[in-house]
Amino acid sequence: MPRFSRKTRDRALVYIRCLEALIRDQRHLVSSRDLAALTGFTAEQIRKDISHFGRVGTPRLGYPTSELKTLLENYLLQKDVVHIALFGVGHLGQAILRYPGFHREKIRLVSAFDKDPRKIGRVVDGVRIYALEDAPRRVRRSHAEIGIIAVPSEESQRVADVMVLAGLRGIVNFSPTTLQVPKEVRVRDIDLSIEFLSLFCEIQDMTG
Amino acid sequence: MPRFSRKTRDRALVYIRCLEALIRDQRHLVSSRDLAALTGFTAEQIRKDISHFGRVGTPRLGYPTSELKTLLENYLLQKDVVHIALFGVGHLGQAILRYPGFHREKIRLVSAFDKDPRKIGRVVDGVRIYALEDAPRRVRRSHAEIGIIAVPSEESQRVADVMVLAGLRGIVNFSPTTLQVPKEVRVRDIDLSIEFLSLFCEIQDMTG
DNA sequence: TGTTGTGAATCTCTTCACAGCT
DNA sequence: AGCTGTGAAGAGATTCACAACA
Repeated sequence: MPRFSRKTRDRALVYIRCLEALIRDQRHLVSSRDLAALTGFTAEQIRKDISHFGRVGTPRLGYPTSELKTLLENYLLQKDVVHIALFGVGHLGQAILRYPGFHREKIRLVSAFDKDPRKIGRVVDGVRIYALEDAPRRVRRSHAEIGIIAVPSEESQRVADVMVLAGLRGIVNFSPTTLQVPKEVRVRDIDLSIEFLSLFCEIQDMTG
Repeated sequence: MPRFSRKTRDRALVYIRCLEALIRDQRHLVSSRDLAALTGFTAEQIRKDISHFGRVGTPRLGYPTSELKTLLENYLLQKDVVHIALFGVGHLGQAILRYPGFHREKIRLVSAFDKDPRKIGRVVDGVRIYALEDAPRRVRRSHAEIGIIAVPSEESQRVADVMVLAGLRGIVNFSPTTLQVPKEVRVRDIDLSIEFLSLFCEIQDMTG
């Protein structure tokens, strides 16, 4: 079973998202051009991506939606479900708790942590909030693999240390800081300010 | 003045973020190796990036922090301030309204829109919430360049249409859908589900 | 000595072009 | 006629290696 680059994987997850909508609409076949229109990627890119996973298309007709979805999922989401722990139940954290994303059956937010005693013990959207100190125990018990950092940036490194200690192997970091973690822990940074500024630069460049 | 790739730009924004912290700490010089330790990028990468903007380092010493920051900002954030309009003031929208990101003086959230009559007229963190129908007028008046989509996915395309009509040139899309917009409008997708799943894949790949 | 700046080499990803199939 | 699958070409980004310099 080959490995796929991050870009290929991310695009494949978008294909899965599209395929779910197509299947809901009873569409049994889809061509690479259709998917291009739906996703914004090029048809060649899409064919190349899919060919990495296997030959499932039929010339003249396109790809069978269900089969293609199963194929992609089998490679990418082979195991069961991804278990996620949330750190920081402020405004952003609460928004994440209630986030109605796609593929809910594959993503389960299993526990949340905060240092504010008033929040501890509360249940938001079916998820109980624990004290930060309980994280190592709770994370192990709930088999969480990924943690989300939604705490103020002054505390993000300290929280990241706890996450590493708790055995989490991936971190989605919403704080505007670079975290220092052992290299076997993967970090995905989502810095809204950088998104805004980067997009703004792009727009300026197009004009000037 | 050359154009920079998105990757170079995004890294440069991280350098700026680091430089701000270093300047706060009274550090006047920083080497590419220091920045590598702080950002997680390689030192060579950093030197190459910086060299695209100009020669500002001195061999044996490193880069003067203030000068380097000014240099990068002059290229990337030349103009004044980026004005942002928020669409959808649910949980995620409210979290964004209160988001204390870096570089606040360069990013100004100027107005928010929602369709819920109970929210219209309210002020959250100094930003007034208007009816969606008022968006074209308000966006023009406030000179917003970028819009954020934080509405449920069923409504995201309709809201995107309004944003294009209002003259916004960039969209940060938090809904799990691919938007159909004219090609002169830049879209940045942030799909949390895809982030989680993609990160999970990466972790699985490392093990297996 | 230690660090920048950079051309060359390498690697990775995307696009092209078209054979092959239905 | 129309679409997939793919080798080859092309573009883009990163890493290497080292000259230049304080």
